[in-house]
Amino acid sequence: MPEDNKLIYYLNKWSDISKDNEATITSAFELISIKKKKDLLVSGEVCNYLYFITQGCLRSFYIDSKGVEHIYQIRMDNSWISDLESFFSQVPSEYNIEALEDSHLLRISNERMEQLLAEIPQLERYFRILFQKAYVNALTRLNATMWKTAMDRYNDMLKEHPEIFQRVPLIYIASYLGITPESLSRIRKQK
Amino acid sequence: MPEDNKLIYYLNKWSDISKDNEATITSAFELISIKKKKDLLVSGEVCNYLYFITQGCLRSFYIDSKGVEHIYQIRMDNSWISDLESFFSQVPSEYNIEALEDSHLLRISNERMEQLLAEIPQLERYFRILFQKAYVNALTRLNATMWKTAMDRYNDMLKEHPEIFQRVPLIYIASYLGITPESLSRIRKQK
DNA sequence: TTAAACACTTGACCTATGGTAAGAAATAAA
DNA sequence: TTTATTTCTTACCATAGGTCAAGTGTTTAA
Repeated sequence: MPEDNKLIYYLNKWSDISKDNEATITSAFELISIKKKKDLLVSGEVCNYLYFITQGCLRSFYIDSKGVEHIYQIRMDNSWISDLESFFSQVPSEYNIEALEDSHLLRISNERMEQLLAEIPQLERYFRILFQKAYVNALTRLNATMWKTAMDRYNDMLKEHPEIFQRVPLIYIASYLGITPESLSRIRKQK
Repeated sequence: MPEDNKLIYYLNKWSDISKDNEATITSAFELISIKKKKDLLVSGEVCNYLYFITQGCLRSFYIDSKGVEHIYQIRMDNSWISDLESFFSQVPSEYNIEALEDSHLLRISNERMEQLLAEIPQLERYFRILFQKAYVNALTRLNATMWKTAMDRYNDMLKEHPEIFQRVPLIYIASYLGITPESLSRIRKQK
């Protein structure tokens, strides 16, 4: 399936895009490639694009005052990545986004995105549902972080996202789970 | 300001509701009152309504297998409360929502909500932005829970939401912060 | 093909926070 | 006003997970 079609396929899962609008949407996105370890976004810059990953794997993280990286997201094929705050408000980002594999992305600029959302209510609907689900997921993850043990979170992740363990180094998974690599190593040993 | 107008005022902050649509929206919501300590939602039920708090204070929480309550949200005047997953998917909720003060709410049913969203793209836009911001906030809160100390989180909350400390018992604030009431008490003593 | 960088593990020790229990203070109910 | 309930504090001990340091594999790049 060509990259554009994957995007349209996913939009249609939650919304209902007409053929005319499919063409408009498709032409608003630009296909780009990024090599492993290269940055899509660097802290301090405005995040000018919203990205749909057609193939690959990326992480978003921020660097604290001690220079330690903390990972917010690990995203793979057929999902979105950006700094939403920076993208929609056009303010400098505090995050970095980096490719963990050679990746193919479809990107749309803030300006074009705002036009499309105003023009195509069905797209607005898609993103309303997307963010609604993302919010519910974030609250679930928050709760797990607050009240479950690191081992439970590790096991949940292993069950729910086994593919991540095939493609992403454990040091990144540890950070995503909110623990140190040393702790993750001990947890894995215990099993 | 009457309750309906407060709702419209907030919708117009992020979207642009026409006079005709204002009337349609207003008539879709029903004004209800709830007494302190009464439940708006009980775990196991489907969350049939989305609520806009015009006045008052509520909490949403879930009860774990040991019978301990964990608070997700504390919400006051001019904000929304619901279990979004249950409300939009019409599946039984795992949460409870309880009034911490006598409160006034505007509520809308799932059925009416879906109609309105389909009918009024500007409303869809409002909720797209609402959920987008809620998602960004949830990620920020997640990160703080993972990587900041409980004392830092307490101080941040004191600075950002001082009104909550005037209106909500510390035991609930502790749970919201992801710590026990005992820990919160120690933190407050140290200052 | 060798060196450098990265990924992962292990051990010893430390600290923030949890668990339990009990009492004081404040608030609500009778 | 008295009693009951809820909220908050304190003390003591337990523990999950962090920190630091060192060592072993395993990629990556020169």
